[in-house]
Amino acid sequence: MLAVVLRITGTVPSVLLWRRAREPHEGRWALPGGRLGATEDVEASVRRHLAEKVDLAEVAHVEQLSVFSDPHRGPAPRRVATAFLGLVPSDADPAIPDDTAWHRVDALPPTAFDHGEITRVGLDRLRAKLSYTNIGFALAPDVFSISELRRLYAAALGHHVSATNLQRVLTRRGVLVPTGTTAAPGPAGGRPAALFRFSEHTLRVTDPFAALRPPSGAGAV
Amino acid sequence: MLAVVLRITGTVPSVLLWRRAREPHEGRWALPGGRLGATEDVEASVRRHLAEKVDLAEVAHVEQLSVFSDPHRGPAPRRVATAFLGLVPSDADPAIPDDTAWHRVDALPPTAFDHGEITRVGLDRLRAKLSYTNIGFALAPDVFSISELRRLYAAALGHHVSATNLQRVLTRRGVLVPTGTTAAPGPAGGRPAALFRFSEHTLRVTDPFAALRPPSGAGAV
DNA sequence: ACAAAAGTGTTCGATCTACACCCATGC
DNA sequence: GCATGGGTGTAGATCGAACACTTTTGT
Repeated sequence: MLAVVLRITGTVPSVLLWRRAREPHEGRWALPGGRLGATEDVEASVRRHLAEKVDLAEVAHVEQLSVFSDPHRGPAPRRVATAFLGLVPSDADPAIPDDTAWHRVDALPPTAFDHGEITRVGLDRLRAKLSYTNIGFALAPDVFSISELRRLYAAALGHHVSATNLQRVLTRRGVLVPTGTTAAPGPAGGRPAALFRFSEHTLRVTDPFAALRPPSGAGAV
Repeated sequence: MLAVVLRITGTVPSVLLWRRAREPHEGRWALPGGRLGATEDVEASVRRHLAEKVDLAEVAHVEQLSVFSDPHRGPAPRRVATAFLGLVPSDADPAIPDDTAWHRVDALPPTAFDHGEITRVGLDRLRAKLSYTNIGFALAPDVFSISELRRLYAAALGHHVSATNLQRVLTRRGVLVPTGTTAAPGPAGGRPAALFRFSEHTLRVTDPFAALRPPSGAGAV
């Protein structure tokens, strides 16, 4: 049970890591996690372990990534880890223990076991889902301006994102809802930004068919 | 370790199931699988167990689905299953043991544990990937006509698929390669069908960005 | 007035669906 | 010839990227 908890910090995503206090891999940074209990499923387990590092109320989305089971991924005894992706909105700044810190994904410290690779898988999943789901709700504050959302998408994706097109794409899909309110301009002036909200806070696929759509007169089987 | 092995039979996908000979759930149909060995990873394990039911050489693609770990998904002791999707081309008809049979997914018999639900997850994964990857290579014979491929896609997706558009979409993406040969017409006549091949036999995402493409002058991070 | 930030209008290209039409074969 | 199955041409719709231009604020 391991969790890749990501949060956009500045222009880059960061991942939550804690410093191992003992062997193996003493002093290296590791993903939060722990063993599966007898009366819980894997998602309940990862949430239980995560609660030791971060306020669970701040984790806006959790989903399963993949199982890592290479017999040589760590020293004996062999461990099978089910990895999860967790997302924390950029405005939340949960209290975390002393041994725990956020690390930019473009400058990871030496990590324990295969946790660097698992982090990469989590980041790839986030990037993919930004394109065809409403997963942005888990990165953004409850209310936000388009330029702020643009910053979050650009940081997560690692490339430039146009505010113009982002707004249009997400609006057309019914993902964004205007609140009717505006933000105060900064000290340098500028037009006040309209504020938006995500229409849903649970994951939904918004662009299901890249191609091979069913015919207009449909009817699923 | 469980495998949802699918194969297109006629106009519907079928899944490989075997009949349990003892309690619990004696007589019900179950997915092939078994326990994880100490010196193998999960994929090697599922392949090892699968080899008891079907010739592995006939399984054209294997990928991880998800972990099923509800403490009440079966009687005690609690079991955690990592489910896989396996695909067998439609022209292969591997020998299978007496206790094993293909079952149409639209008319599943009573299944053991949560195996019906797991089958549904596997089918959904196949359907999704048909749209944005070249995964069709694992359903089709090595060489095939467009109308044959159309039949396979329509069966897997559960809705009508146009041969015209299928050919154009897959050709544009560089997924299909013409062999230059043609098939003999049937007894009723008709123009001989051109035969095609998949350009690759490993999974590749062919339509990566539904939206939010990186800018033209790109550069990944 | 001017700079800064946000938002809108519009063009262009890519891509996919739909449908009419043309081609090759057997009887 | 004509029915049958296969293949191509093309128009229409949708969608998203790019970019110019307008709107609203602060100094």
